[in-house]
Amino acid sequence: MLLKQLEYFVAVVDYNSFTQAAYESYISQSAISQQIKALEKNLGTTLIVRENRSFHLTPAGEYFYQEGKRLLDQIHILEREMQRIGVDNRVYLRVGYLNRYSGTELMIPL
Amino acid sequence: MLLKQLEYFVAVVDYNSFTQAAYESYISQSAISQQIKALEKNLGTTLIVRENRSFHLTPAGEYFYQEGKRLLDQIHILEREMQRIGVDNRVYLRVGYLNRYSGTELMIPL
DNA sequence: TAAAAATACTCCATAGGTATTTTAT
DNA sequence: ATAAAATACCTATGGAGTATTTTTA
Repeated sequence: MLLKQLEYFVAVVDYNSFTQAAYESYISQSAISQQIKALEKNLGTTLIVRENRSFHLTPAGEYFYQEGKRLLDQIHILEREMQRIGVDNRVYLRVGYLNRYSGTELMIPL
Repeated sequence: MLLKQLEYFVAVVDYNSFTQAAYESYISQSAISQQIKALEKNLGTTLIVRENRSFHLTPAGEYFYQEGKRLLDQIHILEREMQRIGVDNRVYLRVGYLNRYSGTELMIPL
């Protein structure tokens, strides 16, 4: 499965239209159609039931949409985080301590 | 970012070797080298510090490895789940009920 | 001198484009 | 007549291979 195919699929569902999804994804309607078909073939499942002039999702499609969107979000967050690290060149470390902590390791030397 | 690049990167770290990772990924050492480089370029960060004849990860590389591996696992699980749905043609629904439930909706009619 | 990664180059698979067809408003 | 998706066909980008170079143990 290609990440782009997942993005296209989510776009198709979000815009409820192949044509609109293509426009928003900066590719042609033909390309979207081809990649959704390729995705279904790779997954071994039909995701979208094409009807008359619109369509609806299969149960597998609904499931894939929800999980896929969640994963995509996480991936995009990771990518942005990496970009930031690339500029900052540092990884933030969250530091916490216990309220009742009574050690001396965290004391500021006088 | 390509999913394959993430897979290659994880393999390189897991095997601590470009050559071994290539072997395990059924591609050439050259391809692994190229794709890791492309990945670093796309992310805008160096992931691996090449030394003498081995290498180690940058902080960004460590972070990307951990998060990336987690995401890869989730993606593979989703892919397998979709395969299964493709064969079964059904999505399982987990049903639970409260111990103290006292309604009648779940009763079996006599 | 052996072993690992990088590089040069080449090739081809496939993502994506244009044009057209199909189908239902 | 229009609008949306599918299809046919073609192009070209880039993923991957072979061969070679570089570098250090």
